[in-house]
Amino acid sequence: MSLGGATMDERVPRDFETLRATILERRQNLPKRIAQIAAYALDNPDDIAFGTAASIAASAGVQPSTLIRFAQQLGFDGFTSLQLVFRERLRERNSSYDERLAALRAKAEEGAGHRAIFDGFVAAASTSLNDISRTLNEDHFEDAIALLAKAETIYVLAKRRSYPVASYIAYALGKLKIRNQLIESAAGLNAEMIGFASPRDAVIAISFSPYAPATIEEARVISEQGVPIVAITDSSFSPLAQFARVWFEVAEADFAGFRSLSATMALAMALTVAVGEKRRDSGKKRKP
Amino acid sequence: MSLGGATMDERVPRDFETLRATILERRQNLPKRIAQIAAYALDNPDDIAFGTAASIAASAGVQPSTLIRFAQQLGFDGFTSLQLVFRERLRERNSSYDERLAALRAKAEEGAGHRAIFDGFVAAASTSLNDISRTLNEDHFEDAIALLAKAETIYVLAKRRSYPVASYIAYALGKLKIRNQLIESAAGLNAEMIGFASPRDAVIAISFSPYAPATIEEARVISEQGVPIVAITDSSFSPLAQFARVWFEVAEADFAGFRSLSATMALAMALTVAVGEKRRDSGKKRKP
DNA sequence: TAAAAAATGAGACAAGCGTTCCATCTGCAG
DNA sequence: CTGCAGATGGAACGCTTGTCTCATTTTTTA
Repeated sequence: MSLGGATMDERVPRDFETLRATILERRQNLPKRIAQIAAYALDNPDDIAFGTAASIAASAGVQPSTLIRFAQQLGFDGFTSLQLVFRERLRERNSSYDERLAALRAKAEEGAGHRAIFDGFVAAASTSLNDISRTLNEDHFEDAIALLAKAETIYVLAKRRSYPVASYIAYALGKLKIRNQLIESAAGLNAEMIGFASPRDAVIAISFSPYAPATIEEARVISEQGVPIVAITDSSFSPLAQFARVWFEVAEADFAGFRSLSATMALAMALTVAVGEKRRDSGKKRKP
Repeated sequence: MSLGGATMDERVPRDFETLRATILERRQNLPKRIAQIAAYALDNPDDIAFGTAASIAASAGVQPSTLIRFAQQLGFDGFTSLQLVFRERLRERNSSYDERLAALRAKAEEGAGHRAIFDGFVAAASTSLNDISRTLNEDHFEDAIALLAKAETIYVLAKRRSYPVASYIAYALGKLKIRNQLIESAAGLNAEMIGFASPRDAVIAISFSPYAPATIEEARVISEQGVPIVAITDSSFSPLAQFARVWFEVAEADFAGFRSLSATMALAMALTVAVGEKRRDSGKKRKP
């Protein structure tokens, strides 16, 4: 007699995901009552973690002994061992979002290989999103939308690190059929392009420390022409802020010297789409 | 005598945070052994949730009966009731992040003003980051890094929606002093640029459904020249995948028709920085 | 359809549980 | 030092637990 299947313990699922996969895989071949528990277990993992064999069996509509057979079928030596997996899952997932993030960041900072680099960037992006979600000034946001919605042409101004955001804004504005002009650094025709802007237009300018001198200079010129500027930058002391009608302070976390763009991207997209929506609405109102 | 404090049950902490506050508040006035458990409970809440009175008492270095007196002192009628609070905490915190996200998304989708748009983009970005963090294939990641690290020139290929990512990669590679060539759509000289690529180079190609035909075509040509391609795309059925030596499947959530770029950005940055690091390391090894 | 095998239900049982009780210890006031 | 009240340790108790066993039902096979 003694212990049953002492040599098979290698195949016992130790973590919840493996267990879950195993159950799904075998689901077809399981006896009716056992399958009933299998379904219940995947649907109510918390109940399995906390309940007693009797209470779980009652909830699932079976006998306690069936529960044990279910566990044994999966390779565990009893219900208790199976339950441990469900509890471990809660322990791990328990860590709140912030704690998980801290773990990612810690792992990234102790520099364990390439995966750590990836984790670092994910953590930086998540942190930035979390921050902006908390700190976004809604009044500024509404002001910026109103300002951009009535512009004839929206000029998008950004260099270097911020340029990807600008290019996505330009892409999205184009998709929404909103006239826009991306001011690129390449061709050297920026001065002329800027010259076309009038007070009936508007500018989205993006720059983070260290501020690209060209962006600042162009923002200065264009604001002197009376064109309202919406600025996305990283501090209220930013040189961009002084030229801007509305500005957003976005604190992007960085990793390995590269700043995340996730918060800026989210803000930029929200601005763009909100402007598109506002235009559609006021278009309707004008011609009802 | 009968039951103690049958009329006081209104003051029993029902949620973990209240309980925690109560404990911290009374900490000074508690007897030694009870304070010992109080400290243990706040330090190891998971153990309280899952353990038995005996096991917890042993871990905390007290008698089981003390544990019960601790519970009663807080107004519970026994250890079991106290334990329920610790279990409830696990249940709630477990899903809090996903629920918060779902709430954000729900609010965004029922369209409550401009703030909802912003929340929607933040939620989409968070979801994408979460997904990629779980599903990234580490072997592919290492392969891609190895492949890119030994390339003479890294060509970066992306159009339209994916172009912002490409431009950030190019920016970062430049910062890291890694020779690279961004294949832009503007000038119409792409065919010639691509012609320069040799099997000693490598390509990072990014495209999501609907795949920009130009990107696919250029990827095809360049792969026929024997240049290895690392692809970032959204499905293993993507036309990009068939030309690629290594490919990543990135599931970006979208909002209002615009896909988040946060996961792709994080992956792109991680790749870039990891390649930079790998080059530094092997450079050291070559000339020690 | 009959026989064999598998699945199921229900009760029995020992182990371990939370709880209670009481003797002992500790710290303090008189 | 004595007396006392609260705090503590440890054993005992009743109950619930997970598990096992076995009779019964259902399904499969011949």
